[in-house]
Amino acid sequence: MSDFIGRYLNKVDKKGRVSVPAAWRPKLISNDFSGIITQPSLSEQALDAYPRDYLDLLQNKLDLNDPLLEDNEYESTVIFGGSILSFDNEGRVVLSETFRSEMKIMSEALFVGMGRRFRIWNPTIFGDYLERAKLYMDKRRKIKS
Amino acid sequence: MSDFIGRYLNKVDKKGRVSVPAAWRPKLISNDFSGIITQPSLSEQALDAYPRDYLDLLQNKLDLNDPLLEDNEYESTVIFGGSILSFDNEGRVVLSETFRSEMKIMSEALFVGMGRRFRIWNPTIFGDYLERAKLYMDKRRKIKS
DNA sequence: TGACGAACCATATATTCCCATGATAATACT
DNA sequence: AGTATTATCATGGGAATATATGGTTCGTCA
Repeated sequence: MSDFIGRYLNKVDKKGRVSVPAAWRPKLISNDFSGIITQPSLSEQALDAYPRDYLDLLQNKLDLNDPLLEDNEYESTVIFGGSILSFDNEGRVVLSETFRSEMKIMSEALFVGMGRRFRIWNPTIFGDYLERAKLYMDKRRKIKS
Repeated sequence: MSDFIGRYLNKVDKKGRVSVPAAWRPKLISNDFSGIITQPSLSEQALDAYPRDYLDLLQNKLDLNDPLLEDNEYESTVIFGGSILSFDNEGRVVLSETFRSEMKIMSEALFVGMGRRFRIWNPTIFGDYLERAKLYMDKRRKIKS
């Protein structure tokens, strides 16, 4: 059901390699592809990441919005700036120089589960985001009650 | 209905391991996962904990919304970006160093039932909380009458 | 041939598994 | 009822395993 849960802080080596949390790997491995799809988040300074399957979900949503969006190619979604990162034998992916500088991910990368997908953050930037998220949740909780 | 009732004071060993009360374990065991989901409480210096099933409930709710919606991001992050602790063969979980220092949970952990979920406290901090709660209830009772 | 990425290998560390103990509670038996 | 036996739990420690991480080699292609 919810595949990506939890938070994992891993190191990025000088080649840009970083281990994807072992607990998540099985959900990212299939016959035709083992790895992740990433693209810069639309709203935050972080990398959105998900399994290939998730693209189907997105595609369906997009189709509902605009039935004329005919080209049901995975690539059409990925084209928005995403990349396909495949695992090496140890379950790592390499984050491109572009991604790393854009997301300020230097020596450490924080993997944060979001249920059906996850994000990769600079740990400090995530800290700020979490503060905001908590405030939001707390405010909403109080309004509801 | 009310799965988690009562209070249990257990020891935390030097590896950070602590027994989850045996009476609660059956409610935390399912086919695909045995353990608990935890996250720092939004309001108290304690760990909120609940069964994995609870997440599925939330996921269903989230799925009704647009995955690209910003509200969803905050929620997903707070809910799924906590941590996932699985039982060892003896029914223990390990509390990370981060959690323990943040919640001041050193040698002892107090499990407090809250119905559908429970909390893990430093016993002393819980004592204070209980005092405050009692005062609050008492004051409210007097105002009403 | 040199730059680059991919595959391969090595290893410290963290995590999980497994077994042992003592304590307490539940049960059985005479 | 009183005592012996068994079962359940919390707890501790060590061994075995998995994982994260860093480095080296190999191949490919410009």
